[in-house]
Amino acid sequence: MAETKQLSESLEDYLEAIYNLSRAGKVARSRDIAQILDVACASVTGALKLLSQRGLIDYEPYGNIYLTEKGLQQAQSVVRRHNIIESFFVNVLGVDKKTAQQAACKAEHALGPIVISRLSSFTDFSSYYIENESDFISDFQKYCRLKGL
Amino acid sequence: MAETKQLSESLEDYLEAIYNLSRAGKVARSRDIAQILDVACASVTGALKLLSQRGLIDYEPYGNIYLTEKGLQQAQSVVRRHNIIESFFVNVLGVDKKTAQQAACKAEHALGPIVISRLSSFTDFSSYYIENESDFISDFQKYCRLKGL
DNA sequence: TTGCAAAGTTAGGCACAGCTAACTATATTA
DNA sequence: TAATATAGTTAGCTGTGCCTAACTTTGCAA
Repeated sequence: MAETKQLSESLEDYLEAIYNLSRAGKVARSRDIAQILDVACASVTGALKLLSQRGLIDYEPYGNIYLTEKGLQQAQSVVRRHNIIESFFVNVLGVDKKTAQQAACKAEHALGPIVISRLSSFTDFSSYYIENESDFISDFQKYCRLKGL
Repeated sequence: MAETKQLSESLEDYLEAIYNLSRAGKVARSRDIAQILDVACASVTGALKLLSQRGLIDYEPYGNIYLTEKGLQQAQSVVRRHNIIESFFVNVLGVDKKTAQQAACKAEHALGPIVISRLSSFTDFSSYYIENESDFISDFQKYCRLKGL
């Protein structure tokens, strides 16, 4: 039941979707997950079985879907990575929210702990630096405009 | 022959490996590609057939492997993305070369043109800014040390 | 020049992740 | 409460990308 193997990108996406639905107050349902991930319902069922086998969700056919403690932790880890990346894209690079969101969905599977931790620090540092030293991000935005980006 | 479909991550990796071997002066050989990508030779053969079908390499069984003009362009596009990402990780975030290299290999498939272009600009801007205004990257490195990163 | 080791290929298999079509369970509402 | 629409599942197929084992080709050395 409690297989502790690295999750595939795909299964991380399912876990993330379930987490986000739960957070939104809703009970996660196959239909909603399918819609979020843009896949067929049948594909969701397959993924739910795998997540259940790994002990990350509680799931019976036709029943409600709940994250287990272990599933919650893994989901939070994915979401944390996602947020760090998205925040960097938006707040430092000045990328629009939607593009940043999409890019973060992909990149969250690609970046390991060292890079994630640095990225997080860099975004934090930026706000700190701007308040206390110099507004290099405004300067960067000006630089982008100058280059027509 | 000249199928113009998006390359999979895997095929982009093979193309990149062939490009890097060619640049290193060597003729790309299956064995070397297998070693770089950490896969079996049989897997390389399969990939070479696909790249050949798409008109990206010139390839006959047991023969030498050469990038076509089209293949060269696609390879350069991948390598360019890779370099932008790696350079940002090393020069801005201060991540060690090896970790940066590995992370860039993954991220190069995940980041689209908008983010890549901003990232490139940000790294350029950083060097410019440091020379002319303020050394915020040194300050960032200090900040990391302070936080024990 | 032949004969063996290394390189490369082929065949066949597996896991993953998606799909459609057909079926079953659940929920709504007339 | 019975009929029906919606949600969810199952079965079976596809494509990708890897593997091993067995084979072929190539190139080098005796």
